[in-house]
Amino acid sequence: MKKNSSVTINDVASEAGVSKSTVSLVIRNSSLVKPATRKVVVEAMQRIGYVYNRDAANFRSRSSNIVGLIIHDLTNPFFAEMYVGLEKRLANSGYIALLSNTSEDAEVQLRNFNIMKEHRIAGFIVCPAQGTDQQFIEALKQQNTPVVSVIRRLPDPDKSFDYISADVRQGTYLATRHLLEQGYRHVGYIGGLDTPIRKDRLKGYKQALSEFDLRVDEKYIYTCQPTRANGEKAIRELMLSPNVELDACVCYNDLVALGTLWGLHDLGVAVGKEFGVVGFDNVAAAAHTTPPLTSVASNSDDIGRAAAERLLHRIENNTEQPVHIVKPVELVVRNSSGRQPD
Amino acid sequence: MKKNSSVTINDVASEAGVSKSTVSLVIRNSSLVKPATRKVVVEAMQRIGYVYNRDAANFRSRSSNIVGLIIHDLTNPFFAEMYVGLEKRLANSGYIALLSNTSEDAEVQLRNFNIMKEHRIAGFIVCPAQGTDQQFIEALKQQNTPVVSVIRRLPDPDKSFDYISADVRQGTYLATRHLLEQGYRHVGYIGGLDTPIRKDRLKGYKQALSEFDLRVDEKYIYTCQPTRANGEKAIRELMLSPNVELDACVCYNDLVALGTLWGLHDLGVAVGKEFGVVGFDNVAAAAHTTPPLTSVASNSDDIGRAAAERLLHRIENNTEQPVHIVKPVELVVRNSSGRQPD
DNA sequence: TAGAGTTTTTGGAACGTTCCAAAAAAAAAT
DNA sequence: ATTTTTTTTTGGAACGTTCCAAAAACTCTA
Repeated sequence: MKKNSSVTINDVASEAGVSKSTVSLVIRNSSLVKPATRKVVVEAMQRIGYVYNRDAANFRSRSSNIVGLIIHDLTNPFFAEMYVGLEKRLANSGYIALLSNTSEDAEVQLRNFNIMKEHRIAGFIVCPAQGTDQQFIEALKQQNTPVVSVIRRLPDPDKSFDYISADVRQGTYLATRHLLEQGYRHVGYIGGLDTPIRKDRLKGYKQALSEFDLRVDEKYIYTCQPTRANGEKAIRELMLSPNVELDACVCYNDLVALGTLWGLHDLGVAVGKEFGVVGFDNVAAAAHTTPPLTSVASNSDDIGRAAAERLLHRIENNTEQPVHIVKPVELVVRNSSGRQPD
Repeated sequence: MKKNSSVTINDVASEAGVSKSTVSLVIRNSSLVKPATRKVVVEAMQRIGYVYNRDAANFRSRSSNIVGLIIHDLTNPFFAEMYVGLEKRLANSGYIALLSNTSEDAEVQLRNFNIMKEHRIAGFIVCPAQGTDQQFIEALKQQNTPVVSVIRRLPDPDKSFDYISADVRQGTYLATRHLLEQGYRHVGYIGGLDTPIRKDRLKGYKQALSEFDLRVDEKYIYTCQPTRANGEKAIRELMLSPNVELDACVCYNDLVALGTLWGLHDLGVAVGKEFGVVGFDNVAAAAHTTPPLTSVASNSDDIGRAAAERLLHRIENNTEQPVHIVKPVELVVRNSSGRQPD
């Protein structure tokens, strides 16, 4: 009986001895149908193995329960976790996710978006690739389904999309202040390209320094793509630079932090004693580095859920002004930011 | 002009002064239409901002370019990377992925599968959750679209699905032999529940031992859910057990290995000198542990691609017998398996 | 230039559902 | 028992595309 499910609503109707309209109502849980009738129909459906053709339904009703997810790097555990939170929330409301990993490639992003569009999607959640251009923004605006951006803001001058982010400024502030409180006095900032989010983070960094009456020294701010390899390279360059005497650093994210841990280990620097390191994201690996990494936790799972919630809300009601939701962060202190008493 | 794209093929037709059938042919790149006509139509499409309604098309032609992906844990970097390879390959052939992360929950798995089914999917790629039961297998068999399983085999007595896996037996063999060649003589095996894959791995482990004329001692084989925390717990128990004198271990996967590294560090054991550790999967983090982790690489990206390829092939031609494709693995040697000369 | 052959275009039915207005059935009121 | 009201069920049109058989437009040959 594994025939290509051409069992339709009509077959159910004749099996149950009602009209197709009634069957349709039953499927959609309408309160119009009499309980007895519903029972008959449901049984008929089971008897003949009916599978709802949601595409036909969506087609006719011009609606959709598919949400398009565009994420720039799913192999980053933070985003994978975020995805999981997102999907769970969507599933709870009967939505399902078409996913595209863009690998930071703006072209792939545009291409996949166009393919997704053809499926009449209910809404998009986007964590845009680097180099996302106006063409993409325009494309998003053109279509009238809601769009929510997460973590990274879409480079839209009009800020016309909802945006869910972590309070990275506060996080960076907490991280920096913590190192200063530990007694470190030459705290650098490592990683990230010159983006709006990073600017925001640096504000937190600078605020903490100024609260301790310390000057910001641009030599101590290192700009690079936030990868493990670059973290290692950065710390090496900084430590070997003659006119820099770093004794701690705040990292753009945990990947960078892992790189610096590694670099420092290699340089024979005792992290958590003579040098403090703080990461950002609190990925699972942070708890298991040597020494364990102090990190700013921006609950990925939670952010995913929030983004999903926002999108679902927009799908219902797309009249509000765009909002920017900032989820709180917290500092998770482990050994990498410790300090040996002088 | 951001009207809810009710621009249809008919609008294009009248704009271009041809029939809707011609437009349809143009969309589908039919060689039937004269180049000149095609040009006119394409221009008309652009002029009025036509978006192909693929759902309507799929609906009418009873086909689909959506592939259902069911994966048990996307937060495991191995699977995230596999997903990326998979998606890339699918996209190349014009397919797009509906993804479901089951978080090892067989109920979620079944539920999401049923939702996916309603979208008349072209085929499924499944990495089944633990505890996948016959009900799910039956459900997969019921529907007549192809199914490919990856990494974990579907618990189907008839083995009626394609299966793409890494050569874990060989990998475990290589890992064990390597440790033995380094001079370690009390090599344990840590992690994994009693599953078919693990049995396979243990075969490789045992083979290597026997090649060195060593007995298999069940005390040295530790069974547990393969997580970091359990890896740590395992090594601790083993090392503190009075009648066990372990000097090396092969781990079920890198997560477990990271746990053991951590545990050993805590116990003051010098990994890579007096104790050898080998992981499995060669996740990105393996290169950056202390010491760097020797690991068996089963190119995740490649496996994803292979699974996608297999599914695409099946979608074209679903008559062949199910196959089991085993992708080769290789040992990536780093410091964790080193040994101090006696 | 008529006829045959070939290429290109076309109109209408069909896919499986929802929507709608209206019919039928049941319940309540007289 | 009839009428009115309320609840439940229904048939046909519609959604935007593809499919198909047939028409139209060309090309070639004699």
